[in-house]
Amino acid sequence: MNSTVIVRAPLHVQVAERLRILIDSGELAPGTRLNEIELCNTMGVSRTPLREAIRSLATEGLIELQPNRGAVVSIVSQEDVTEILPIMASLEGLGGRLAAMHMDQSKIAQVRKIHNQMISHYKNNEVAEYFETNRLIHELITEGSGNQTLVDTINSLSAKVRRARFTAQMTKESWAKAVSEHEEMIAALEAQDPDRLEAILVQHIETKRATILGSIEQNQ
Amino acid sequence: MNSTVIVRAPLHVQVAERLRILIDSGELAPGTRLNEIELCNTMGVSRTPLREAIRSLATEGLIELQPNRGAVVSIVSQEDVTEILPIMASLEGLGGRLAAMHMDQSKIAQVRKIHNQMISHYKNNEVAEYFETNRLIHELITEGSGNQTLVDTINSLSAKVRRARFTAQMTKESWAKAVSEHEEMIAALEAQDPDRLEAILVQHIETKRATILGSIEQNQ
DNA sequence: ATATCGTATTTTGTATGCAAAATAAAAACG
DNA sequence: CGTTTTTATTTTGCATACAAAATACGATAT
Repeated sequence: MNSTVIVRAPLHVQVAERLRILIDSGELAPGTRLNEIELCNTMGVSRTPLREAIRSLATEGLIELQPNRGAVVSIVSQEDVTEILPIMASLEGLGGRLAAMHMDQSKIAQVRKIHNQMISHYKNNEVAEYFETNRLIHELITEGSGNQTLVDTINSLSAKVRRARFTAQMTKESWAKAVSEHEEMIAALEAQDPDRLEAILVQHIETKRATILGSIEQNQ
Repeated sequence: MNSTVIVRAPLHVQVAERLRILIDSGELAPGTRLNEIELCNTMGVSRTPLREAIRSLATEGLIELQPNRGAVVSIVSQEDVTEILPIMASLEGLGGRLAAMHMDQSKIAQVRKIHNQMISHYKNNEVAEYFETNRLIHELITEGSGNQTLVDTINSLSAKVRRARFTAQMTKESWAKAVSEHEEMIAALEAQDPDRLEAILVQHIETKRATILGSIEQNQ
């Protein structure tokens, strides 16, 4: 009794995860046709679990299905980003509001710690590390809301624009602005001020949207 | 050339739709185990497209997968409703804000017309018709945002609590309150006042949450 | 040479079959 | 008689096979 049950995830879930990584990393670029047999060979699984995984990613929006013509990695257009980021602003704002109400001091201190790391990455011009700590801070705050559905919803939307965010080339100015907004965020969180944290997060993601759109425009 | 291409939806999509309807209508009640062969027989399809459909509904959250033990219609708990409705409040608020900015007068007039129908259903105590016109108004406003991703996101969340909302027994007072809030909504929309419409919608869904939670509590 | 038609090949869609896990039923034991 | 163990049955997971659609290719005609 009370034995730790080891349930290895079903194949279609594992395949979905691998596909997600391939899409995130850009190895499967937007617009790429997914050839089932080809993918089956590289992954060493049969078509059944692969197709189930493809259906999942399609309902998530990462992939688009073309009847009788297979699946294609979704192309994230400028319009998509324009649609998604205001939604994320609202949701991260709500997350921040709830986090400011519910997070305890020790968790807030943890966020502050990572924030300080982020600042030093900024000062040392370490872009990848900056992005990672940045992402982690947003994640911790959202999770601090205590609302798992909110976390899932944000992650699902975030997944669609992740590549675009990653490739977005920050200017010196937009980077500085983002950092100063983060400073305000942490202050509002430490003050446990829901209204202020919500407002800053909404504003912060607006800034992000502008940065990304500017960057996408250049690349096309 | 230019011939109208008739693409009948893939089987797994059709099956997913039928399952969705069965779940919505309550014929497949929360907690019901989905027996694959049984469902295959009633629907007249093989297991492959059925399983693909089940995977889709699972990523939507309408169904839960238990590895090696099949799929179960998700049970919407009180906690789930408590999590989902604040998210919907934020999103419908955003939808209202955008709608107040983008909807033209003719569309606003259309909403007013349906609002008037809803009011008369309220006065005549026609509950089903009231619910339907109510739902339609929210849908029109959200669609008026012009943000399809927002519409999809709200629908996806809405699907999870739909049954709970339907069964929620309104008291005389909560019903009256909902109606008066709707009156304010329409006024804010006609005044094209984004801030006000957003605030009212957020408040309105808070009211709804209270109603539903009160109702769920009684039934358990 | 280009366009159109017909055929071959590839690729997706659906059904079926086999293996492994889980559940139900029956038998053995205390 | 109740509890555990063993066996049988059902049900899910994955792989394969067949059918239908789409694409690629080549031949023929203009």
